Amino acid sequence: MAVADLGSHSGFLMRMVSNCVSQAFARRVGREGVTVAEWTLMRTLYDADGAAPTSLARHMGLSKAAVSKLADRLVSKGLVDRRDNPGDKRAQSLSLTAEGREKIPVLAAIADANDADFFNVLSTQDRARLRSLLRTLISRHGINRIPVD
Amino acid sequence: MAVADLGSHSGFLMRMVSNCVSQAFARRVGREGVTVAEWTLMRTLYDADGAAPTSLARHMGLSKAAVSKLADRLVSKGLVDRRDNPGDKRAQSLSLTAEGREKIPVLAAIADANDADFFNVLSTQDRARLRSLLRTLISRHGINRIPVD
DNA sequence: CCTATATAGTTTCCTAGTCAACTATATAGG
DNA sequence: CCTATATAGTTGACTAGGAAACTATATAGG
Repeated sequence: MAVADLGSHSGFLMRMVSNCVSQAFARRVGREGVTVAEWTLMRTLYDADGAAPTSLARHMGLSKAAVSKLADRLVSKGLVDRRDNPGDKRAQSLSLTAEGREKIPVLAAIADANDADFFNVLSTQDRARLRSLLRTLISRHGINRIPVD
Repeated sequence: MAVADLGSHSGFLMRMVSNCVSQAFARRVGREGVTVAEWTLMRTLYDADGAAPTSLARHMGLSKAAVSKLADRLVSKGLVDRRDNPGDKRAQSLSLTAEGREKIPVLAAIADANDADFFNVLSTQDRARLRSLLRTLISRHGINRIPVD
């Protein structure tokens, strides 16, 4: 039975590249006292202020347990505000604090720079192709359903 | 200041896709009692029998601590054999046991199927393009230096 | 109404990584 | 030689996430 090379699997290559980009990003953003998951949650809240943890979990591809702990950390850092939902006593509403909101452009600039550093070894056309292929995979597999809230 | 959308960063898209493929693969391979990292180490040993943990760590992009623990697990599962290197009392040599070696084709078939399931929503040409782009990124960034041993 | 069941979040336990400190061995230079 | 330093691997403290059990609240059906 032929055993295919590890490198012949796109999934494997993807994981190598993804880990590498994310590690580089983690280092940079870590200097701002934030992790990659924290940035992702913050950036999501920036566009979806007041979203519920469950919706964020779906959107980010995390378990609700993970979001619960993530929110704890962000609240204790003073970047996110957690309020009870008056209409439903089970539910919460997360939003950025003023401090959190101020950090967004700074972190976004770091994200831009990190992406540029890593992907600018490709031509403009190839970068566009790559993004397009990734978006196709994402939509075909129903990853990242929109947080409807 | 304009704040770019999360989805405009290739690194972010990459992470979403990569997590999704890896999670699917983890589920499948988990039924065989093996994790993704364990499979990767086993598959690497399949081509590099007797490699040293440090070299595997470099190759797999893990810390030597991680490989040490990973090897512990594989040894206790009876899939990997850990021997002292007679020439250098600090060094070890890892290799697949007969049982580990037998599992390789089974796991490889699972890896093939997983990759196919996920990436076959792309045309043959697009899949080739994607692999090629990923390989370019990998080589340009010097990820995954060969385990020379 | 009141009970069934569903839903929102939290908590606990587990796995799997990192980093830094440590042990043991090898090697290079005075 | 013998000490300096480098290298191989392990260990411990810590972080982050998942799954399942749990608490509290909401809602649907009899």
